[in-house]
Amino acid sequence: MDAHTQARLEVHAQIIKALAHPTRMFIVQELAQGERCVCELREMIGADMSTVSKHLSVLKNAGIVEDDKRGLQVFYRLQCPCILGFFDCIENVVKENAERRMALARG
Amino acid sequence: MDAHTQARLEVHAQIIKALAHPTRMFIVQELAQGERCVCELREMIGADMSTVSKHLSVLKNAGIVEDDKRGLQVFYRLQCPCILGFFDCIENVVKENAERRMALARG
DNA sequence: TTCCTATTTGACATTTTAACCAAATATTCT
DNA sequence: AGAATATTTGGTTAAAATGTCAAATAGGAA
Repeated sequence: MDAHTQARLEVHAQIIKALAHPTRMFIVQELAQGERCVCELREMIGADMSTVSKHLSVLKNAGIVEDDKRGLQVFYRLQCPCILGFFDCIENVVKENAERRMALARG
Repeated sequence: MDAHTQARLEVHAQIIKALAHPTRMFIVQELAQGERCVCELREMIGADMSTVSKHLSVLKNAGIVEDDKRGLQVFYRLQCPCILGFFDCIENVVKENAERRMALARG
């Protein structure tokens, strides 16, 4: 694998990695409904404000969300809604995994 | 966030996480062309056989690939080709990130 | 200016991942 | 059975991700 391919893969993996956390997936799905400020997300997630803030910064660095400060609050929204397309596929993988396990259990 | 949502998100994150590594993304893209045995992948990736094998087992546990032993070799192939749809979106995120950085640099 | 609120950042402890080597397993060939 | 090959598994170690607390920053109100 040449250096160029390697570099490209690392950039791409960085973006997928940004999504690869339950809390961050929740945030993305929530932002699909519209923008939310950090405190709203904190409330729904039920974690430390600093924890939520860091998750948001991971998503922002990856270019998945963008932020917008208005007054005291910072509002976040999806920058690349195409990400939402991932969830259908994942749902499908989960379903197939379940079916496979059922089939195995049956023998 | 209720326990059910939490559990569902963890399962989903596990699948995305399985994809979130340069080597594993390479494997998925390579398998898009057709099945490959471990030694072929090892050759292309240029890492230890055991390293490649472990990456494959991560993908397999997630339900992204399936394997098929024939003789001495084990062949892997995509189990959920819908995963390939991710790459276009990621490519798009990368492109937009680049444009944004350009715009910032220009001022 | 001083206080209050929303958010980010830094430091630290803990957990999870990743890579390599060596050893174990499984299959074919002689 | 014994040798050779392909793959997986276990042990170990280094690196990265996560969460929490405390402190810093920034905007708005008194």
